[in-house]
Amino acid sequence: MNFTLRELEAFLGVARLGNFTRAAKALNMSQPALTVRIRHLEEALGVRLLDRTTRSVALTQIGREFLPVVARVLGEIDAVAVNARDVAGRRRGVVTVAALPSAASTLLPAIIAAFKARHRGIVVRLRDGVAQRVTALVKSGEADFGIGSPTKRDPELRCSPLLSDPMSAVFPPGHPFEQRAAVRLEDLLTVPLILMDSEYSVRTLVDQAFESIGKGVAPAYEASYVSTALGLVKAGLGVAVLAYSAADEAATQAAALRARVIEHPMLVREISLIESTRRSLSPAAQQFLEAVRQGAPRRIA
Amino acid sequence: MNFTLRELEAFLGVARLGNFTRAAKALNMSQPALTVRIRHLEEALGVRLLDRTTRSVALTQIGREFLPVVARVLGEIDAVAVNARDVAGRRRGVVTVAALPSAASTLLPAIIAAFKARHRGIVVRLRDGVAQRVTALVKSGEADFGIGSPTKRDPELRCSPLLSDPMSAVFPPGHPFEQRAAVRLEDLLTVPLILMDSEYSVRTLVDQAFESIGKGVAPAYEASYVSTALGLVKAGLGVAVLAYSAADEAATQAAALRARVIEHPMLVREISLIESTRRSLSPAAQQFLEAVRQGAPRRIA
DNA sequence: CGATCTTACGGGATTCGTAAACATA
DNA sequence: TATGTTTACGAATCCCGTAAGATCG
Repeated sequence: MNFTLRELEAFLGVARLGNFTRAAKALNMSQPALTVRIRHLEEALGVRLLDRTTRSVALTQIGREFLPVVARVLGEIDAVAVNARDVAGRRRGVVTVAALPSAASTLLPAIIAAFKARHRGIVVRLRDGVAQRVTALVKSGEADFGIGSPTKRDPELRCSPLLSDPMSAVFPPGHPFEQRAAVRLEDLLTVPLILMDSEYSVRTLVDQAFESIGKGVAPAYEASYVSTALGLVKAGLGVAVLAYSAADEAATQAAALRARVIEHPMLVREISLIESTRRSLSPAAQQFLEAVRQGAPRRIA
Repeated sequence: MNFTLRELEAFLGVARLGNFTRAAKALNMSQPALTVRIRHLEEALGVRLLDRTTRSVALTQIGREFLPVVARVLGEIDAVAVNARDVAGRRRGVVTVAALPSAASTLLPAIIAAFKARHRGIVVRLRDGVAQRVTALVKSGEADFGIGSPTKRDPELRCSPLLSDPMSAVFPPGHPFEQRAAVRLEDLLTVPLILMDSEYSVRTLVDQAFESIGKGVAPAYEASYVSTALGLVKAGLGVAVLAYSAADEAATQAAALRARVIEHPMLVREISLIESTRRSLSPAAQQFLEAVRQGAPRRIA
């Protein structure tokens, strides 16, 4: 295959315009250069494609056979190129993002909605999972990037801080905590505690915080689902400690509950953007990642 | 579309072999040159197609989309090139030849049969017609070349002598002409003549020959079909003057008639190969034309 | 340290455009 | 003679291969 796409284009041009001179103009080149180009194609193929006379140019029998094939192939290649430009120009693409359930349910919906409105051709797919699953999805390539817990020194992953998600205390209306702007860790020792079970990474933060002040954790209840914890709070059985974004406004308001941030340096969940160091981001993914960076507040609540 | 087929091939090679070094070997080029080639393709498309690490090369999401398209397009182009080489190598093709009925019925069948045996991939199509129609078919391009009467100075046609087809006298067995090896023009004045009508170009030859010796033509019968003329001869109504190849052996033998060549310089029908000066011959047509040249005797009878 | 990709650079091939020659109606 | 193609040739560009550099496991 010793010929070029430009030569095929030249053949197509001459065949369609029926004339070297006009085709040369259409191809933005001099007419002698076009002659040479066509000749090279004919030599490469070993067949004469055009019959030249001074008055007109006609396709040979073989040229007639090739014309539709060449036209179709060039059309396909052009479609590929246009496609590529769309992808490069972020007019088209698919982005798959893996996110923690809290981010997936509270932070991302608004960002995705705004992004889709601005980028009609880009499809955003969302996969949620706990921290470990997020990193796995990014490493395997199933997700373009992730929103999860920063990992320490995995060479395959590059983490950058996205936001800080503080723990919050959730309680029913009329509870004494409602008078305060914020709750301190020590305050939690005075009330029955409703905590998530140890499957949740946030539970680890709570345990470690209590440990740092020399107190053991004695939850009145352990919940496996946020909705359960909120139900217990609503029944007046205690105060729940949840990531703020997990006990987001919608949930607390729907359950007619109140939430206050717990002010303690260890009771903050750091959430990171997680990218693969092995793969590069598609233009669409770059664009969406930037939208996430812009759309996420530094700190929730 | 500012990239080349070689670049697409390079992408395909790297994608399939998963490695620049191996792909470079497969493509018969140095590895740095391959790097540059791929980079140029990526820049032309505006998208990154491959993710390089020191240990391996992986397709990006876009690269995965493009791979099957590129593979298919290159396959089609390769098929085009192979096709062209087949045509150039005369392994495939279609030849259409226009011929006078006499040539079509006597000379060509054997030539075509031998040619098709040697060139299985080449299809020979035959169109017959009177001299004027043969030239028209060649001029219009419906036939690749023709076998007919030479035309004087039609700039669109180039004629080259193929064979000489003498006039012959056809008579029933036992006729006095049977004793002779040949018949002279003057002998024809002594018998009732059966001639073809003036639609036939051979009739012109007969008329002109008689005119040259100062005699008018007085046919006893005029026929519009050769079979009619032969029927008249068989009935003993006269001597027919026909082109030898028109009154070929098969016809005369089937009708149990005898034929003798008429020896006269004007009573020879020249049959030419007729090519267009406007179009070039396809390789298959060249091959078949050569077969006709080789297969035709200089002179019939 | 070894395998692999990228950058740098000089030399050679390709290809272009201008100008002139050639062909045909 | 007018229109259109081919040939000739100097110049610019492109592209390759070698050698050296950089990166990662």
